[in-house]
Amino acid sequence: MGVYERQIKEKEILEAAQELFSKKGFYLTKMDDVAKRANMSKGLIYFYFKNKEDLYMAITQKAFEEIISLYQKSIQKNKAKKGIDIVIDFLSVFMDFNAKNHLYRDAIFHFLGLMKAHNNPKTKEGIDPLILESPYFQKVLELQHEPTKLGISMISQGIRDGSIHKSIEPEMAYFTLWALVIGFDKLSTFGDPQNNETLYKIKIEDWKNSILSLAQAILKNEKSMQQAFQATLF
Amino acid sequence: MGVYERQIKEKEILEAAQELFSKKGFYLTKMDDVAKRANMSKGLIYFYFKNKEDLYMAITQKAFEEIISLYQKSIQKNKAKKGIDIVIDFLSVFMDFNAKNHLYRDAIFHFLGLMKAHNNPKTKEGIDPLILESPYFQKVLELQHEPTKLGISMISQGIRDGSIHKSIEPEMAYFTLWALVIGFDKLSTFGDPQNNETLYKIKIEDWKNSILSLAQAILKNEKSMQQAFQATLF
Amino acid sequence: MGVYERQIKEKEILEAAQELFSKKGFYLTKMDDVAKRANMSKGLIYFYFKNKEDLYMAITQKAFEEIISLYQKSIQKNKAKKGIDIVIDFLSVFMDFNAKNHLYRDAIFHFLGLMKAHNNPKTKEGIDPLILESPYFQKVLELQHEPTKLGISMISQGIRDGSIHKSIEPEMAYFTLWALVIGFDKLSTFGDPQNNETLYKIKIEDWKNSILSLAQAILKNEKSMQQAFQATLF
Amino acid sequence: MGVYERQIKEKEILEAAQELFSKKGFYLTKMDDVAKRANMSKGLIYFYFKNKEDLYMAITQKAFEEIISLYQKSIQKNKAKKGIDIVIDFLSVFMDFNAKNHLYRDAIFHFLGLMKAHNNPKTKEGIDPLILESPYFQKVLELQHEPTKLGISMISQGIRDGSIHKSIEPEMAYFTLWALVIGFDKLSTFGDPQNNETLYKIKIEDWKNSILSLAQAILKNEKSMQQAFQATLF
DNA sequence: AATGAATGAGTCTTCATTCAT
DNA sequence: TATGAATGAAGACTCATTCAT
Repeated sequence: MGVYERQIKEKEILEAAQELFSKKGFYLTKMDDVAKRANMSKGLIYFYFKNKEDLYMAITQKAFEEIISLYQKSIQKNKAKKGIDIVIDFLSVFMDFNAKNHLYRDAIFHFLGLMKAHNNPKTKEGIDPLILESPYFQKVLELQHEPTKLGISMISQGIRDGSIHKSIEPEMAYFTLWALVIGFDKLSTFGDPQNNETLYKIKIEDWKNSILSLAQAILKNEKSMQQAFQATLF
Repeated sequence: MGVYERQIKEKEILEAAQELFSKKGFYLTKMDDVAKRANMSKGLIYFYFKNKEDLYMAITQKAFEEIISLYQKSIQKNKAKKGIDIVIDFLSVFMDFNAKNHLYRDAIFHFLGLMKAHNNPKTKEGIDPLILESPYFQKVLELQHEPTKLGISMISQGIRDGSIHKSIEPEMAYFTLWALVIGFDKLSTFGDPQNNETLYKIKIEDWKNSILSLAQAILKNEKSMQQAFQATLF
Repeated sequence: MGVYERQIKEKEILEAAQELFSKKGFYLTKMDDVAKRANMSKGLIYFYFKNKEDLYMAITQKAFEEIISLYQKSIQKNKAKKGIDIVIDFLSVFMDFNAKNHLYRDAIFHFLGLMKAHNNPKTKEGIDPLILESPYFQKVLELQHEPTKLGISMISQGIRDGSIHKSIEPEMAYFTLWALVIGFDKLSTFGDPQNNETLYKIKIEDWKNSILSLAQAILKNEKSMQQAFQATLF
Repeated sequence: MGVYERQIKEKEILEAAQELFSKKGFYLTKMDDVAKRANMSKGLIYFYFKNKEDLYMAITQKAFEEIISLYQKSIQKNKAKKGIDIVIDFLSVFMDFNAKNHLYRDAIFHFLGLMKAHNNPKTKEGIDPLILESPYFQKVLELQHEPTKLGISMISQGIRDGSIHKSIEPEMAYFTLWALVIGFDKLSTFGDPQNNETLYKIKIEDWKNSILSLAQAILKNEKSMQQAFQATLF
């Protein structure tokens, strides 16, 4: 069995695990269920992945790779466009990414939380050693900053090409826009699928467009926005 | 033992549970630990709370009561002020609430997720019956919309008193601002406490003020913002 | 439940475990079986003992305590007698101890093997951490040298009171006699219980007495024996 | 593939298994490890050996063959010498055999224990069928008494040639001397390799020589020893 | 009310063994 | 012969919950 076949098997397992983690969460998902869903024996899961945590970290890696890949594709696709358009596309891509695969979103946030604990000597001990020992964890360590870097660099590019106002501070703007989009994702989750994906009276789709327009206004930093950002430039 | 003593005991248990759920999460917190932290026997915990889920739902209720109470205090405190000021104070209060007690924040979001599953016949079955049977769950059902209602009504009040632009759609604005603030909370969590609570180069405190300024600009709906919101008014 | 009841329970568990370990060995004994034999639930075993290794170390402690106690009783009983008589009684006691409870004998040897690995930096890593973490392990660490000390000191006493030849080197003699007795135990195990406990044509009981006579001759160090020991005095 | 190649493969497997069983014991050695150490696939191990127990019984056979071969070589080498010298050489050879390969020693004792269980209808059922089914088990059945026979016959020869005292009972003397040497082996194991292979204050090498001198005195049955053995002659 | 010993279903994980290739 | 992926029974251990006192 070559590398290719191995990757196929791993993919089958990961897909089964993703479905279940996604539906029931890490703790309520049983390795037995993963095996059943993947149509293989429990032992085989352990042949390909060291343990449940390893499996989750493998998914985390895929999550990071996916969003990075989506950003890179966006850059490719929008080569001819201005920085602001790429940033707005990033936001749109990120919204769709979140909406489409909540598990990936959760895995990314879980990892960021892990990093916080990891960087604090007091809490570092508390991290499950199985996570730290996972080879996938190591790989994610290398990937973790890539999405942020790409986002910030696209804002910088927009400033250089004039499409984003020069008074904008790239990092601050990045985090503000991503906060907006993350909050949107969090709240839109509660939209009612039985009722045309509506939250209270708001259609999620409309709301998404509104958010993107707002982001554009912020980046262009028209009068009103200057005020908002002047307070925090440093 | 009277009602008063009962409340004291329940409070002791809830405080112990909150500390532990907050630090380690629901699944990694053991009833044994809760009992130990509360300085009482495990049996007594079960005398006051039906089960672990019931305990969590009691905390969820406290979370909703707390944020509602904070909003009401804000209204009292700002009686003389304009609607926009109350809304901005709400946002600030909510940010502090999130930052101070992540467990409450998580409990509220957990409940909203529960509601979504509850409203969908396909997923309703999947909800842990222990949750549905909790008397606290019933109480939270009644409280759940209160914070949203208060937020939206304050925006409406602001529109009536002219402090918020009349073109603003209260619900849309509410969700957008709350999304912004929720995303801020989510991301600010990853700030480095070892380094003056800084995220990349941004001081969390500065960022918070920036977010509030931005919120104000949005509510005043100056030129640039109109564009953003026109697209979504309906 | 007081300390006393706790000890009763622990004793019940230890007795069940001893029976099984004794019959099937450590690896073939299942915690389920121990629970069943002790007429209690598996969980309760773990309430009293941290894990299987801990249980085994508790037995090891009892083994050391038992042989030490037997030696002490021998000393009490033979207060009026000469050193050589106590030493011979020690040997007899030790033979009976081995014969009666092979598990205790094995536990003691297992522990000595553990100590060897423990004292060698190269092999220390290889020791099961569950063993090292057992509180019983710690206690045995303190007891381990006691039987040897008692044996050697009784030989010294015999030399002082003239019942053991003054040319005898206590440590060398101790180890030689114990070797003899340990080997006897090892081989006598293979005696045929179907055939009057006979090994080939030898009755175990007779052989035991022969061994004790030999030990006496050695300690008295008559002419022939001097030769044997002169080579090794140092 | 001819018989020769087959033997080579089997030898490779046995050597790998011996190393591992020796270091970690039967239960802690995994078939995976054996395969890896032998540089072949797990499947191939099972092609040459029926199962793990079969592998162990093959080693047991080698152990018996080895000690028998050593005794035979000793006989050859000492053809011109007296019976007592051969017996002493046997003891020396056995001590070195034990010291050099603990696994072989353990395998032999394990087999003797097996025989005891095998000869007792009550315990016969308890023996792992995989052991009884091993073809190597059958072969060892035939070899098992050979070392004892050789030892006893050499003592008899010594008595006939006058080098061993005529009052000596060969079987009793054999078991007593072997007991001494087995006990020596067991205890010397605990010598400290970090400290010049010393047990308490005794150098193992010196002790070994002392043991051999003692054996000689016993076999010559000088005055003091007569007493020891008279009691048990029967 | 209060205790904490007792329960046992449930979970992760291991590993000897098999089998398709 | 040779491989190593695949199996699944088995086992150590956990922990929410109960209940006798």
